[in-house]
Amino acid sequence: MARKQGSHSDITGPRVRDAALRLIAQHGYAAVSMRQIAGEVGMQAGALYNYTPDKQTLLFDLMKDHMVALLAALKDLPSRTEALARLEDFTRFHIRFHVPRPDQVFVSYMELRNLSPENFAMIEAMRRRYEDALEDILRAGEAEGAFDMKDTRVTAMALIAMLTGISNWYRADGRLETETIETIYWDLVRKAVTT
Amino acid sequence: MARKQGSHSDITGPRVRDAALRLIAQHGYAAVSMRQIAGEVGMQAGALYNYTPDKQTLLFDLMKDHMVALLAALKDLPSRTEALARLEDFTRFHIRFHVPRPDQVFVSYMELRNLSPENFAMIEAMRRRYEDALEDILRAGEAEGAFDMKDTRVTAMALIAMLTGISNWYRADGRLETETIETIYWDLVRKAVTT
DNA sequence: GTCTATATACGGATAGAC
DNA sequence: GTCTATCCGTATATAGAC
Repeated sequence: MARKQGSHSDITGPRVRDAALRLIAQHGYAAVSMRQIAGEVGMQAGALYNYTPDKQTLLFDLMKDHMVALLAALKDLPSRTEALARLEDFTRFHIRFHVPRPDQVFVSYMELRNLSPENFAMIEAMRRRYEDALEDILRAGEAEGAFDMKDTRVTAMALIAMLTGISNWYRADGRLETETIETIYWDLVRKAVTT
Repeated sequence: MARKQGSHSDITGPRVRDAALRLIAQHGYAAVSMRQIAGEVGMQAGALYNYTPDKQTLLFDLMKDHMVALLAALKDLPSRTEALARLEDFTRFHIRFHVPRPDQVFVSYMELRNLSPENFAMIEAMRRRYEDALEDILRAGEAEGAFDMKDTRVTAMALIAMLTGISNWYRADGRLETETIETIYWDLVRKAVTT
């Protein structure tokens, strides 16, 4: 069901979201005005409301899209048998998914405070599903006898924080390739949890 | 040189900063107004300007005080000989310092974007000194042959992100004591970097 | 040192013309 | 679908009375 190529709403909607994502990542949701977003796209502020009912929904949609894409990509991971292999897949997947999306990571982890309570609950539930996926792998490894840690839930949170923290220092023009980063972090993760 | 106990500016200044810290941690710098801060303290907005020249300086002072206290406390750590012992001291220190200060951690890591360029550079330099302290320990451990990791600098960043991430899930009324958290994380850190 | 009042600017969101 | 114009609320910061 391809739409007409020339359709404006097909192209302007994404441009609005791209501009909003970039500006919010840089300055923060509360510090960015609808006028700024409109200016970035090259339109007037009033026209934005053809693409979002309000500013809050625009933020929510950005975060929701990120989490939906993350969970969908996670689902496509090959489900290997051994926990160690599954943990390596998860670790490399997390890095490969997040490193090319610094703005989404920034917004998704920094703007939770600015979501309405209902929207927050929805994002939080999706994040929880992601954390649980890692926790499942860790528990499987414990059951196998391959992993050993003091607290499985806390370890899952610790590993995700460590991996997501890459966005604190990573620069696309820096000295490290994504593949190298994967190797460094997988070494840390593996040693931290194995017996 | 003790000042008079009844002096107002000795007591109101800290109250302003406490209120600002709490509100900014909860809602974000850009979302909090000077009127809100004043209301929390029980004064009018104009009176705040007896305690800070402007809102930006108020934010900067909160972050600067946190970093100064962190570096001062770090300096007081006993300097043991073996790298493994020093790493354990650092790990437990980081947790013990940050866990009771969730608002400072939140503000210091989330509001960097809202600092003026000059203020940002000063905070960043202090943060860098803290990261370097950990990196020094890791290098010492490598020289000893006690530690082994793929990239020392990246590992320092990874460990700090993992430890600071405690603030993402820790609740004072939760199931875990600070001592237990230290044990869990020290186990992960030790295994991740030792040979 | 705190108040009230105010200068000045900008915010989100909407109405109606084209 | 986009524009201009505007409603109405709130922002930071300052001035001057007490």
